[in-house]
Amino acid sequence: MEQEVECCPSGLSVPLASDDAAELARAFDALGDPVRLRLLSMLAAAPSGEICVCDLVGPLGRTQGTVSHHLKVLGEAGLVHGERRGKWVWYSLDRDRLAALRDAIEPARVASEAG
Amino acid sequence: MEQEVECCPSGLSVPLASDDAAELARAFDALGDPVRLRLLSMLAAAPSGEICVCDLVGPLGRTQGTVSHHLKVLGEAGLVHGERRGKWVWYSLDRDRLAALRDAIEPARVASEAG
DNA sequence: TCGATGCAATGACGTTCGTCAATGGAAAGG
DNA sequence: CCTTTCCATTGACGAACGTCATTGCATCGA
Repeated sequence: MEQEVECCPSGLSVPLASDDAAELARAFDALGDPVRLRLLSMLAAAPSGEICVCDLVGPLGRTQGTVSHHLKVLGEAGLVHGERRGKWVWYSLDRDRLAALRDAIEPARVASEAG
Repeated sequence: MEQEVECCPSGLSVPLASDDAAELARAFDALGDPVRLRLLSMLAAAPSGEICVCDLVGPLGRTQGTVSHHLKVLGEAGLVHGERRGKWVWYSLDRDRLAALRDAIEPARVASEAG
């Protein structure tokens, strides 16, 4: 039944655990959309480090509802943080989280050692 | 009709162009799946730097067809490279491509300057 | 040449995603 | 209090995704 060992010893295991992979995948999936990447680029380029939602809608060419949706996705992935200040909500990058993702795709490791 | 400038000067633009965002998004989207991340982790941990498909199927708990599909996605994203060697196909990481992605999410820039 | 083996490609099915229009809710001003 | 403005949420729809079963194709051994 089992197809025996044919090409390799087959003693291989998966360095990255399923749970860790799922969490990482959620974050990268949040980065896997052009609108969200452009959104992040705007936040990264903001001199003050934060931007009001009303200024994100126009340049992106998307509805306010759509932009809000993407901000929610980014927020749930821990990539951005929104703060209500009076009448408007200001969003800023979570640079630590972004740095963690960057480390996860270190070519030599690819998240095999999260710590 | 237009809602005038209310909270900000609104002179903002999007640092990351649509085309660049689309290409980057395709790559990150390829990373946005647990199976693919675990697949990459196996490739990254391989002593020889490459693994035969037949050794990827078992540990991942997915059908051969499914694994092949994910490898195709990763290949189209430029993250892995497959080479037929006799009877089997061996896959290896594209570490340069991975490094480029890592640089793209530099917290201070977020791909605003690709070069 | 023939059969067996391993990877890739295809079709199908259910789920998730991206988008918009419409609605809801909080905050400032008259 | 009522209106306006702005952001968040919901519902709906089409498109894309992840998975599997099946089929196709190339390779190796007899």
